Amino acid sequence: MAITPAAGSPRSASVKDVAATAGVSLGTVSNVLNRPERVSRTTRERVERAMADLGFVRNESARSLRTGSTQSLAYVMLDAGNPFFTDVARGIELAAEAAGLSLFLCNSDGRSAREGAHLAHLQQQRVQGILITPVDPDDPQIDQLSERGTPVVIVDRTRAGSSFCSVAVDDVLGGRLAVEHLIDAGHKRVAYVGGPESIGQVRDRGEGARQAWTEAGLPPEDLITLSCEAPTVAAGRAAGERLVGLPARRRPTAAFCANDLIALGLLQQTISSGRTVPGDLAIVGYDDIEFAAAAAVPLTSVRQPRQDLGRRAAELLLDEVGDPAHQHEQVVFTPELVARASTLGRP
Amino acid sequence: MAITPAAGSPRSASVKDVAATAGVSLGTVSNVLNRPERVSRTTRERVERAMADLGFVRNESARSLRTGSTQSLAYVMLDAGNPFFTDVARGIELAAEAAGLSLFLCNSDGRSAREGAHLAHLQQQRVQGILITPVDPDDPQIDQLSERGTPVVIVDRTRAGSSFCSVAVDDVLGGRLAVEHLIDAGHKRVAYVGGPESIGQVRDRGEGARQAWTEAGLPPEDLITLSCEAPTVAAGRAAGERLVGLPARRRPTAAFCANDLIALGLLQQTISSGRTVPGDLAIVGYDDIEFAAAAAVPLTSVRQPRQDLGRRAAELLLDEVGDPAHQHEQVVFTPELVARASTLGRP
DNA sequence: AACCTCCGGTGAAACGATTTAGAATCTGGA
DNA sequence: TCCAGATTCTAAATCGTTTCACCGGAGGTT
Repeated sequence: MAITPAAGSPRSASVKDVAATAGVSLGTVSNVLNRPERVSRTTRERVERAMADLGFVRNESARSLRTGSTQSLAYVMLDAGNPFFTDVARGIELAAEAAGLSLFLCNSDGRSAREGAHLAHLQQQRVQGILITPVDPDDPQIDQLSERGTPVVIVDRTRAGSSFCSVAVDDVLGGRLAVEHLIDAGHKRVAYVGGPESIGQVRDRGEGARQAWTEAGLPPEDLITLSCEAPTVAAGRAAGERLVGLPARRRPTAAFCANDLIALGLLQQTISSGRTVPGDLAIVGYDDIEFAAAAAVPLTSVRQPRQDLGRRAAELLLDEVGDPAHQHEQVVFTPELVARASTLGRP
Repeated sequence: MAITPAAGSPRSASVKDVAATAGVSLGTVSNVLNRPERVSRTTRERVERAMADLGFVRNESARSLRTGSTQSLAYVMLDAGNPFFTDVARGIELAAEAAGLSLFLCNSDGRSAREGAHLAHLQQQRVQGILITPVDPDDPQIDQLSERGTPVVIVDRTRAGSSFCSVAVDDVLGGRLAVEHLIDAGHKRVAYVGGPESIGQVRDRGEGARQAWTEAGLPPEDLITLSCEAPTVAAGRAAGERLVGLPARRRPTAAFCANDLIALGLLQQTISSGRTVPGDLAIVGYDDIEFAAAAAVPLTSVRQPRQDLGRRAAELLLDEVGDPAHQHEQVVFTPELVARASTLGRP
């Protein structure tokens, strides 16, 4: 039965209260909680009974104050609305669960300020470690976290001098794969649709695109860049409208999008404005999220091992937390092009 | 510059250390942190300087132990991979941010055990309040949370006797809208594709479908139920295969899916197996997630005010936390059918 | 009988921040 | 010189849990 304390003071029971009702000392209650094997069965049951009767809930603040550590990890994600990141999160979760830790998801939504607020709060909470897909991987706040004792693993990005573990996919290579595929299909004018430039993934994929383009000996001005405000479906639609607005002789016959959300938006706008894919415009996306294959025209996309990315990142973090001899490691996965109708089909 | 403490003891600085280096008393440091207006500018700057030099990070455990409250909310979501819930989460986040609170996202992934673990942990952390889309809204653990002083708001579900605030959308009505739409289009054999039955939304939408069906005077056995293991794209594909396996005279001409993920999977399987939508099979989804409109055939779907749902839920929670005279409230939004090509187009 | 070893249990001292009462110091006017 | 007001100080208590040195008794060994 639920105990309703005198109205107005619903202060929850403490170990002291439990000790009193069970008729044992405070230390014994703590032993029941933390080293039950050291307590005789009869006493243990008496204490457990008292805890149930009083509705005792261990106070994690007090516990972690005393022990100096918590049982949680956090993943600060760049965009919780992007299925790519939720798949990464799932991989992290599996590893965290296996290690008996709780995982908190925080969404920075691409905003530095929000990311900063989350990080500060997590640091104050003394989480065991933080996984982050940063808005800007060179943000000094990330160094500061690590210097002050919170292990950090960078997800889906790498850093130059790296005093961090990181897990990433080769975005430059991904960009090359996409554009080489379009060049192979005979396209001579291609748009790279991505943005904002502040996002490293966007820059790297664009860089890969340019490399492939110039190495094929094509004139640089025929690879145009369409910058969008955010890597979202809405921004993809907007980019589609700008594309239509271009004079026909400048208009690209194919678009490589920095991610699948943009690609889906662009695809949607293209079709609903009466043009065809890939006839009027071939489209390549990036991430190969589950929805890419189910799109109006199944989307050619650059696949990343999303869940493995998360799992591996969490493993690195757990190793850093647990092993004093931990060595930082930069894992780089290789992306893979998945060709579908949006670049292959008949117009 | 970063302070690297003597190797092996990276214990972070406390208010006491800050006070010592700034040459002020402990109480003054506390005032700088909590009531900066009471401290003269020069002292305040001296203290802030000391904090920066020492790399002081306030210990949230100690703070919340002493004050008895934290600065965080949590949303325990049913499926972080479903864009519907991430949109709801975004609404919650906006409200939390406006109130200066941090929001932690936890994913139960449809599993009771995982949900329970998250709830227990959040309760021990003494979060200010919990928003939850529960696996089972009648789970006694939810009552227990609330009885022991953690306010809970139920999102996207309602409960009978309700001693909780809740925000939901009328799922029975949503089911009716979907099936009435199919009946209007002349369909005489319809499948309801959803699962598992343990999810209330799935049951309610199915119930609405049945109501519309029988009220139209159609024979109950012509509304068949295809139960799937989980409300996911993969399950939708699997359902598509089972549908094909039915004898032609039993095979439905339309399907109403419990959510858009299932619908997209079903759509994808239908098209890739060479049949047409809506010619061979009309499809109605539920949630109207952003990807629904961008699907192979734009998807007719039942729209819910996702973000408003989250925002309103968070507001109710904040009211419950802040206002001692708080009255529980059950908000029910009305869904709306958005008709697109998957039920309208030419075969 | 004296000694040792376990086992189960005790009680006080931390952990770090906040809060409070009451006293001390400083500033600039009257 | 003295006072009012602002600012800071000292010292101590408190939040709830964990930890650790210690203790009493049961049982075995010499």
